[in-house]
Amino acid sequence: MLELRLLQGSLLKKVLESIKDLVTEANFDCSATGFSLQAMDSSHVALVALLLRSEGFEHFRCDRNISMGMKLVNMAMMLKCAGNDDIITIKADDGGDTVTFMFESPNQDKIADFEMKLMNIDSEHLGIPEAEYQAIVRMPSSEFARICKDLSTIGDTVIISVTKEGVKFSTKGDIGTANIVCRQNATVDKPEDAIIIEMKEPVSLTFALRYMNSFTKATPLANIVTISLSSELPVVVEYKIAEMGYIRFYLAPKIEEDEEDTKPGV
Amino acid sequence: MLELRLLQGSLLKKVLESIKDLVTEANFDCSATGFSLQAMDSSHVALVALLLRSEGFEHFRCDRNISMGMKLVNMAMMLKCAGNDDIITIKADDGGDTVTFMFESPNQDKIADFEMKLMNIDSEHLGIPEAEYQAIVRMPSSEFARICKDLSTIGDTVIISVTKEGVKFSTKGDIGTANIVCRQNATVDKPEDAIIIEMKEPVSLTFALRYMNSFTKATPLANIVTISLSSELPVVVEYKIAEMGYIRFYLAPKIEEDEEDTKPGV
DNA sequence: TATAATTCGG
DNA sequence: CCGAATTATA
Repeated sequence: MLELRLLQGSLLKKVLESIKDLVTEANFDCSATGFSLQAMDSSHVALVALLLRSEGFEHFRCDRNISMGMKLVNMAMMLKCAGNDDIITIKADDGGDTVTFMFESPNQDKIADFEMKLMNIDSEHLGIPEAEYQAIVRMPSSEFARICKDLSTIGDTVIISVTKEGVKFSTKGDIGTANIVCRQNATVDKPEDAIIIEMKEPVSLTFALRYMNSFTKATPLANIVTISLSSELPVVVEYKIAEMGYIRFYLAPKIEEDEEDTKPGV
Repeated sequence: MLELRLLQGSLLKKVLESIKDLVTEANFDCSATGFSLQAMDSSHVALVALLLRSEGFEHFRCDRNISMGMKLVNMAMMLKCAGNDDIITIKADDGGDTVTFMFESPNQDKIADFEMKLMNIDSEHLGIPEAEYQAIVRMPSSEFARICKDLSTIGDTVIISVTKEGVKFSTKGDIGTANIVCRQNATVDKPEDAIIIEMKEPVSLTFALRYMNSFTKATPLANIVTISLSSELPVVVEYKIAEMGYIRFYLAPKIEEDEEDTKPGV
């Protein structure tokens, strides 16, 4: 028996909006720790890790560990039927092959339940080791989203270079090149406007903008995004979910190539 | 000679927006009573009845009963050319085969007239008997629209079940099932937020969501919608038009089928 | 053409 | 936070 009651239902709505374009189907794992998900994107290039800790739920009952396979677009469709300040309860029976989402309107006058069939998805659950990063950039999530969107009008990849002065986002495309430099500035009025760089050594890595733009779909979840970079390691783009946990996106850097495009097999 | 002056021209604009997708062409009937229309939708499944009483017009002159056949998309096109707070006057000569819509801007600085050819449409005007209904549900029109839209993401039909506790809207589709229950609540701050159920006996009927969603195009005309249900009778979905009349939509319930789809001719 | 998604204003 | 309007898309 599983019953998770989330007062701020809009959180779950936003979570699904932020991952449904990247991952088509995934197992949601529920244990005493919380409600979590780990999944590769459809082309097995990026990885999403979601954690909503049990403490963040108003009521959290999970009698035994359970893994529920869902088609994320279908789940997102159902969650769209919840109002933005509805209370959402996720329910499942232990033996069952369905999950039920219950939406209560704030005044309790409207109660909806949506039942969805679960599916079997086999997925290897990767242990993601905590790593030391050469550089960690904290910046306003909206600014990061804007930069990725802007750069993708020029090129397909972004080079993120961190020095202790700031972080530079660069791209190059047919019509020209672009560089956007953000200076470290911890001394702003609001802490969420700060750009803070923790750097052990300078680092410069290249990523596909297509994935970065997918990650920024999570922008509504947090004012701040944290970007952790190390040579040879996937970048981690993390959005903290207030009081509950996080969504983290992992993406391997592109290997530096010569000027010419190198096509496999040519 | 016909001359109907409507101070709140936006009413007529909204009326046409709400029926032009359902009905392609129809006769507008004008008599001393008012300006009215009765028409089947293009697939002859649903029926629209509109009444704008003469008292609601600032000036109402209708020398003899007249029936004016119009292509509703064309009429809607012309009305879109009226400003939202223009005064609209509908004019026609007795022998003529045209109708003229005149739009006066509030400050009288702009006066437009649009003339449209009438057409001959033969339509049997059905007498719709006043009926007793097993259940009448009054609820906020926006909430009803939201429910129909949400349910149509899951299924094609809605089962509306009324008990004295409340009204339940249910559907079933490939990805799952959905039930939305609205409790009767007369004790809200604003009367237009109330959900009021007048029930003689419980009733449960099935309708095509496609038509329901068409009907809810009339939502901008009224805060409240009234849904009248009886077994064997078409449901009536009514939007009152302030001070003037109503738009009513009629739709026959689907006959309950077995679990299997029954295809005609198979 | 109709609906969905997005943005803006109340 | 909801509703309106606009834009994008199927």
